Amino acid sequence: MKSYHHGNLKQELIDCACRLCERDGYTKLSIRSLAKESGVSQTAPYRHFETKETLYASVATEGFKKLSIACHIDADKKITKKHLVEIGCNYIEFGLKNANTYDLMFGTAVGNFAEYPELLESANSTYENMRLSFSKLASDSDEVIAFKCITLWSMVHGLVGILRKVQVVGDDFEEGVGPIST
Amino acid sequence: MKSYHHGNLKQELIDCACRLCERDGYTKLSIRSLAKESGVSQTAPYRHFETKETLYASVATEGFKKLSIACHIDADKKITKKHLVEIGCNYIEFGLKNANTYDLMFGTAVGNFAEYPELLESANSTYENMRLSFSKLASDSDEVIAFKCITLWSMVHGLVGILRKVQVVGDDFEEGVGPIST
DNA sequence: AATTTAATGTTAGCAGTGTAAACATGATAG
DNA sequence: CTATCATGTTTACACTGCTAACATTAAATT
Repeated sequence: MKSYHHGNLKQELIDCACRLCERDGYTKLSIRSLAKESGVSQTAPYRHFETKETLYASVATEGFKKLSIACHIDADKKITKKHLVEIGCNYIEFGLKNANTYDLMFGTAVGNFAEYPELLESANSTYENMRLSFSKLASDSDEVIAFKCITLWSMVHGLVGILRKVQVVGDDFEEGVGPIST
Repeated sequence: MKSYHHGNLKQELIDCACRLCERDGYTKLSIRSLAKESGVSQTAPYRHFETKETLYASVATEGFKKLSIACHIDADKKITKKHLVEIGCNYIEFGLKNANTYDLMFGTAVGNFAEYPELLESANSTYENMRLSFSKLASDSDEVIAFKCITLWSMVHGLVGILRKVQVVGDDFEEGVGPIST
């Protein structure tokens, strides 16, 4: 016998949304179908998400958390160049294997991150992690490190975008050929 | 007195869609509003666009054409490193000033470019132009040139994505500081 | 412990959407 | 001149985001 109150609806909706977003792309996601999937009335989600964009923001937040984990390097160990390359590869792998979520994270679905503090936090923390790993290798000034970090981030972020769209490099990436070879 | 047949509906729809896509983002675009804006019945666009994604593809195609133009360097003149930087800057400028269109071009709105020959053509031609400009500067093998080109493209493409989302580099880019300084 | 209040759920309904089907009009090919 | 075909319209359906009014239960206050 089901109780009137679900108990953990918000999290279940987010989990479900993450799954569906990744499977079909965020444009195919509807609040109604989400509600149905969670066995709850059409408009129940509105008690937890003011608007659809708020839901998107939650999914994107989860995405950044996962990306952070994928790119995490144990803070204790000494970091080598090889580690950096590993981070880059993990980043690219994440982007390619979670293309739809990645699109939600970096596209225009969520207009302004600042309107969603958790999202802003998780996105910034992703960058901060990368910067931190980087700073352990290089002995440059903070400013230079930031620039190098942004440069690398742009590289991998760019690669994700390009690799998804245009078949210019074939499968060579997998084998580690070219500028990003290990 | 208006004639029954519009005469040039398809192009007008595309132009209008480009405008609205860039202004409000492609998610806000509706076929109906587009039809209304062109003073034509709700379903008239379906005579020219099988589905909404087909319309998206047309807008994206226009986007790539514009991007190509923005990144074009006169083929006759000799190309220097400075020209390359200029191309890169123009690319980034295009991406930032046409964020919504850019998102449509590189996001998941159009699932598979191969289903839309014109789109595929214009996207590939954009890359081909960049590669050509690049090949005039470097004296590497075709393979190496392709890789260098992809690397640069990833850089600028990545920067566009990053700069739009996270305020990590402030406005320094404008002043030409850092790795992409002129 | 009883009662008020706030959180969370439901139902009904509006305006807008993508898209299909049947029909109307007019340009063009025979 | 007529038949055909491209292009436009009307109508209709199932779906969407979202709001408002109401129901139920958990939590807070007395």
